[in-house]
Amino acid sequence: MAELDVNIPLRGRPTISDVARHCGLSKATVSKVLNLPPDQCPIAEPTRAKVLVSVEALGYRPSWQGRALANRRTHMIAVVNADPYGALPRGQYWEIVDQLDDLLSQVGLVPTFIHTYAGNPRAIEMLGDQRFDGCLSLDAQPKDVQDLLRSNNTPTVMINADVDNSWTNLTFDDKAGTTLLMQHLIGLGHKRIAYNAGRRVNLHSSAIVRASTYAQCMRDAGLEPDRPFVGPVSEFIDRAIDGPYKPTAIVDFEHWTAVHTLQHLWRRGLRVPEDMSVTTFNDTYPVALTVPPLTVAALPVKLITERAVQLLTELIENPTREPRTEMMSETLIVRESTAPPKVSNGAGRPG
Amino acid sequence: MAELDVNIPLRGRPTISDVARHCGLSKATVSKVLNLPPDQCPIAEPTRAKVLVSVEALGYRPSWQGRALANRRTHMIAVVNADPYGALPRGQYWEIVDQLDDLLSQVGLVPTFIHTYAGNPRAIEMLGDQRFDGCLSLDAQPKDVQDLLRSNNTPTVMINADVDNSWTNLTFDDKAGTTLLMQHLIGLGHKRIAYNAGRRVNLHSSAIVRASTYAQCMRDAGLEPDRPFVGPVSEFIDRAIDGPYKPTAIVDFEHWTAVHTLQHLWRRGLRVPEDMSVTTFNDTYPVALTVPPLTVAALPVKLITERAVQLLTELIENPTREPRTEMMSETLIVRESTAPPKVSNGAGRPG
DNA sequence: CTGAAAGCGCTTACAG
DNA sequence: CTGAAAGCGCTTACAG
Repeated sequence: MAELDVNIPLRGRPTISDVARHCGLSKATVSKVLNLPPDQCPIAEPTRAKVLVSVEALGYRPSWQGRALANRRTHMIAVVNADPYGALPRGQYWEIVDQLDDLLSQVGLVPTFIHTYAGNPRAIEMLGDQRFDGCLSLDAQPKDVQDLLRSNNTPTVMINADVDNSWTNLTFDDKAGTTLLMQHLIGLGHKRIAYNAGRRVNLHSSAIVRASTYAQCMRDAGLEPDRPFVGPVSEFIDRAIDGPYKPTAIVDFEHWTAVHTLQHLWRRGLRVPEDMSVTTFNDTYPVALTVPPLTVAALPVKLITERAVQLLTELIENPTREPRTEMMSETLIVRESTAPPKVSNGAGRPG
Repeated sequence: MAELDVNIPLRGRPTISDVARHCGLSKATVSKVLNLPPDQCPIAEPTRAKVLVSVEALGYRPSWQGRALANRRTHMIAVVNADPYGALPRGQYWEIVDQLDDLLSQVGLVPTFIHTYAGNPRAIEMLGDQRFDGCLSLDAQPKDVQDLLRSNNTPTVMINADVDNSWTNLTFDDKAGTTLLMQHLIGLGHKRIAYNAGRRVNLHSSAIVRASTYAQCMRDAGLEPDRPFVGPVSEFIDRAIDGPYKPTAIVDFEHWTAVHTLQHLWRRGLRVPEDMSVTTFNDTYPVALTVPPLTVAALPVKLITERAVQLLTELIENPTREPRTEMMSETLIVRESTAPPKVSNGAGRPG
């Protein structure tokens, strides 16, 4: 007999009908006992007890599929990430994901993590098939994903997703964050500060704002910014040490890059912070545990995730709610990777 | 009119009935066109075309909930983690998760990550409600979780989960891995090697095997093992430097601990590897990027995840398949955190 | 080649 | 206080 034969219950498990039959009551009664809080449950106590006995006896557990169909709620939330590098090397993604998991489960929601980068058509498919009660985007999303969420009326909260304000959106104040870092460095006495934009061209507003704010802060302080750099960290460090600009401090776009920076400076024999100050964004593992620990502009992960879950649940309750954009501020955490430049000329030594 | 009123389709979206009505055909026909591969689809080409036009015109996308109920397949896989610290500080969990996501989606499966540590009753609930076609456990699981999976007949593959062989299980050869590390260190000439068991008592077989293999390797080489240590890394380092044993090399139980070790050695003014060699398990971020990069015993993540997905899909196709336990071997990756001990006495300097 | 009907496992007005 | 019936959106023998 075929495995999926129509009359065999799922993996041999009892259904609500089996329970009803077992206790000689109706499915409706069983359903009420199981779903209504005791104080609002119209079922008489002895009847209630009978149901519970049968449930126990059969080891019955309601099928989520049946429930989801009848209720039109799956209690699942898509947490969407578009980064082609996977989740690892990103800004405080890890912490955000962990927090989200916690907070969502407190309100009875389950996150499923979906990667929407190119080459994953199933992601698009899933976002469109009623599987999720809502969506939390941790990234800028491609246009097709945005269109899909929109045409589906999926309650969605975008987190730093670089979208127009027709979406409910949580953004980060990268301008203020970068300024904090720059003021710290300039206050320490640095005159030549280099900015490392990372491995690849990044058109996300965070990338653009951080780079331009860096240059702006330099000019505002009467200093000359370095030429822009995108590429491998080893090249960046070689240029910093051997090139004409001779920075005494570095601002890295992301923690992953900063960790590489520390390693390459070590390879080239420079000490941090004595020979070079290093800073970056996002206070994530292992940024506080490097040698030396890194000074960073940090995201308020707790606030962000709490707010995101709150906005999302509001949107699920009331899908027609006005979209809004809220901005969260970054904070400066000073650690041991920054210090005043050396009193000598302070430049990296050649080769 | 209430949001969940029975005749309002989900979020206003068209159903298969709407499509059928729109093209003047039956639901059965629409369903066939949508689900059967063209070559096995009995529907006449012009009819087919009509259906497709209507689907397009209405923007119809099948409801997964309806499908799941009718098919008894959700195509979702629970990826279960029991670690109370969350996913971050664990052995190559991150890489495993990323790989799993990739591989599962290639076979049309979607992972949902579930934390089963105490205080998360919803996890248990979800594992029991037919939501998942199968389960992948990344950890030792509490007995109630095991019982639930068993009583539910959930096809499950355990990964290093410390279970009896009534389960399909992938284990790691920690004994061989630890031996690799110890032989490397002893071959370098180290006579006093300390083992750091981590922050807390850990009864997982991996922890036990690594600790006992460490001691065994020492004795086999005619060397005296250090006393066992469990606790904060700073204490471990203080003891290593100030205590009587005076190790010249350290084996850390996990990368998180090793990263702390590097930082505390730096704080105490010791150089790695000149004053102290450091090694650990799991080749995960940032272990190759620390200063200096760490020598590790690594897990074959790619093999593990491929095998796990393979075994799981087999189990889903054929739930009565014999359980089996397979062991994967660890490999040694030598980096710059290990070197011969100093020719002098080699002990850490006091205070 | 196409469709009517029953079924998947649940919930929810509604009637009694 | 309890239950019969219809419905959620789909699929699948089966009949024609």
